[in-house]
Amino acid sequence: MNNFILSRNRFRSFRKKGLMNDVKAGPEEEWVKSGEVRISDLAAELGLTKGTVSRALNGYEDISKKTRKRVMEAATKRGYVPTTQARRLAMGLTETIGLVLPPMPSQPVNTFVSEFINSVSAALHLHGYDLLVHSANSEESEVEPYRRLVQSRKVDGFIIFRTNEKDPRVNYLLNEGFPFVTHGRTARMAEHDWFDIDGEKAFRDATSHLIKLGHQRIGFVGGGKEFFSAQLRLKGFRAMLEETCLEKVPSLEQPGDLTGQGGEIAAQNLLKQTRPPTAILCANDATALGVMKAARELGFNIPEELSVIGYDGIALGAYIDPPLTTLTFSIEESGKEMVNLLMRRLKSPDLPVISKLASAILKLRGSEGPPSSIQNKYMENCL
Amino acid sequence: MNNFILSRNRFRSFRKKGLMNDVKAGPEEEWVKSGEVRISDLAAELGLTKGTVSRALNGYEDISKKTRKRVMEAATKRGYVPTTQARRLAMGLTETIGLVLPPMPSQPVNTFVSEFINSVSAALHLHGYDLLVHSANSEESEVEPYRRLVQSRKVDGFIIFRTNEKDPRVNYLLNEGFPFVTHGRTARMAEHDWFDIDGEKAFRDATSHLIKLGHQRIGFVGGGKEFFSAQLRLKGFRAMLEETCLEKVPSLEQPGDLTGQGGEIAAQNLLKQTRPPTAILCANDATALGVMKAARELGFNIPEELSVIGYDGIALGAYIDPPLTTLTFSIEESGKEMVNLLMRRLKSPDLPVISKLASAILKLRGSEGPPSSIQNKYMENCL
DNA sequence: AACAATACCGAAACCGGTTTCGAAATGATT
DNA sequence: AATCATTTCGAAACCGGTTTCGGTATTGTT
Repeated sequence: MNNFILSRNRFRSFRKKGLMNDVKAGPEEEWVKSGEVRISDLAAELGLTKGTVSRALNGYEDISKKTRKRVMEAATKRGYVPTTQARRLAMGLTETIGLVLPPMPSQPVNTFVSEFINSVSAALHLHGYDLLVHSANSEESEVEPYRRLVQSRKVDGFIIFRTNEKDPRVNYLLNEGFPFVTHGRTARMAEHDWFDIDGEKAFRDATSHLIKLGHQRIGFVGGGKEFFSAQLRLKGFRAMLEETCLEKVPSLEQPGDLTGQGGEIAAQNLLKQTRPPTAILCANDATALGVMKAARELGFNIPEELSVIGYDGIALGAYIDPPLTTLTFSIEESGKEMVNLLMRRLKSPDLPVISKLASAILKLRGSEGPPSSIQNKYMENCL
Repeated sequence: MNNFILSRNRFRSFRKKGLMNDVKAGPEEEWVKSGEVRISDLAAELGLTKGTVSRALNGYEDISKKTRKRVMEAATKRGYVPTTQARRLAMGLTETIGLVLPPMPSQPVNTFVSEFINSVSAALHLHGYDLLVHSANSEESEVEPYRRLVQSRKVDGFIIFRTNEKDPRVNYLLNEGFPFVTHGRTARMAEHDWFDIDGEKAFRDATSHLIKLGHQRIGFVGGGKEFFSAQLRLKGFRAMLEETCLEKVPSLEQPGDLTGQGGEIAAQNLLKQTRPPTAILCANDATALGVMKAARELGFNIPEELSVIGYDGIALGAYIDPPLTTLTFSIEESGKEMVNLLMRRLKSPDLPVISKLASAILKLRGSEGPPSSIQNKYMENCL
């Protein structure tokens, strides 16, 4: 009989996966250590049912104090920890938030991403959530990673950063009704929760600072038009110029791409002009570093002949010569706030959209100062 | 009758979770969009069973070509994507790799982490794995995050970086028999897979380069004794000194902590000596930046009066003045290789331990040069 | 003491898949 | 046409939890 079974087994057409899913054979091992204990083990040991044990551990009120105590003690003694996958399947949620890294520039200069991931992850942990980090493949559509994560139900929500004004990711998720929070505003910011730094105000402040130092010709190196935040910074710059009745010179506004290289090119365009600016505001620190490099190469002394101000507050800025004056903000706060917004949304999907605007502060480090020749007196009010 | 049921329902002692798990109420919503289709829906639609549909989709050979085609077409048409949680629970694996971020230094200057996460994540994706990023809470033990992830069975393996010589994380996981790969060697490197950059050779190269430029008194600013990699870099430095019969001056070897601040302090100790070094090798770029800052403040011109070389190849090093000469390596390669090692291990847990050593290359950017006064001619061989 | 209300727990369904086993249908062979 | 091997699929168990529902034992009331 045994023989029969074996023979049947032997001759049945092979049931295993064929070569379609090639190398997937082998890992049948179980990494379940000897000590691993399931809820059913615990139940058997206590003479209870799975359900009762589960309810006891999860604080249901229809469990007597006595049995709850028994269960709890047995659980800690045997080191029982529920298997996450099973719990999540049963409860119908993933307790995981997705974060898709935008395609990296070839030369990343910013530590924002790692700090941000760190703070987001820490904040999520407080809520019992995990962080799934996914990298974007630059060859496919920007929304593809999001689509995949949504469809395979790997995450309950997203954290999006570095938004564009018209952001396909935002469009997709809004259309899908999938929860998310952005770091940065978008054209549809009225429809989703967002957190942002008030870059407009930041650049008003920085511009004002330069004007008060006596600068009259101030250059600006922006980011790509696709970055909403960079646009807002430009807006702040312009607004302050207007407020103080300084002439708005189009040639002093140069486009950039938020990289050092972009900064170099922009700086050359600015400094080779017949009347070069005496100060340059940069949309971010990477740009500012490029600007400083180009300025050095063109023989401009910083800050005597040229003031430079960046944005981001990268730590490295403190170590260069001169130390880079910059607008900084708390990345940790950003992460925390965004997680708060997202958790709120997950708990109550129908609450009205909210947002939070934090401010950047000007950290004076030495790359700015009064212009060498003050051409005109600073005018407090337009006359 | 209905009435009876209702009444019973009304008066039964409240079954719901009490206040023990406080704010967990509310999110009962289902984010299951209308279009969401389960395998059972597909099966019903096709007049097949779940099992058959599953086997058809997963390439089992006991499905006729015709039905497989039917199933596949229906699946793509209806946009069926298996629910990850369910699949993983059934298959007994998480298809997820954990990466725990070490507590961040207060002033991170390095983009390594984000680049590394990016490349690891991309490489994992090719294998169908996800990356779970967890942050370390500095108040608890270093291994606690790992313990939690192991016990709750959230990951199948770990990627560890920034290893210490005696690494508690490695000890824990080895003891637990849990798969992992390290970026960097440890005291127990014979027992686990690892990938590393040959820092010893890198620093031999860098030292040799300086010696060939004519330097005789070379300073070294290391990392903490706990970082194995920093120790190996020191080893390479010493080895090259010995090979070329240069005197090993203990006071020229300064400890550091891999931060800019540490570099500043170390540089002061070096440069205030009666016979300061004409070149300083730094265990990483952050340290080098600190060294350069201190050197400037003490009036040393770089590279004329002092050569400085770092390690890490951070992109920003190219934008400072002078651009920082540094040892660089491919972070993308690191990530890829580590994932390869880990995947191999997961597939066949009993394979012998393997490792991979990649080399760093010296990227000359301008912060080093011949010493201003060559005290002795460079000796090619010991005499 | 009889009866209703409550406390407490077991039984079973369910989450959404995967995989094993058995059996019917088909095809090949003699 | 009978026999046997093979193809193909259904049925059911399973992964490890959570949650609903029903019933019994206990307590409280009058």
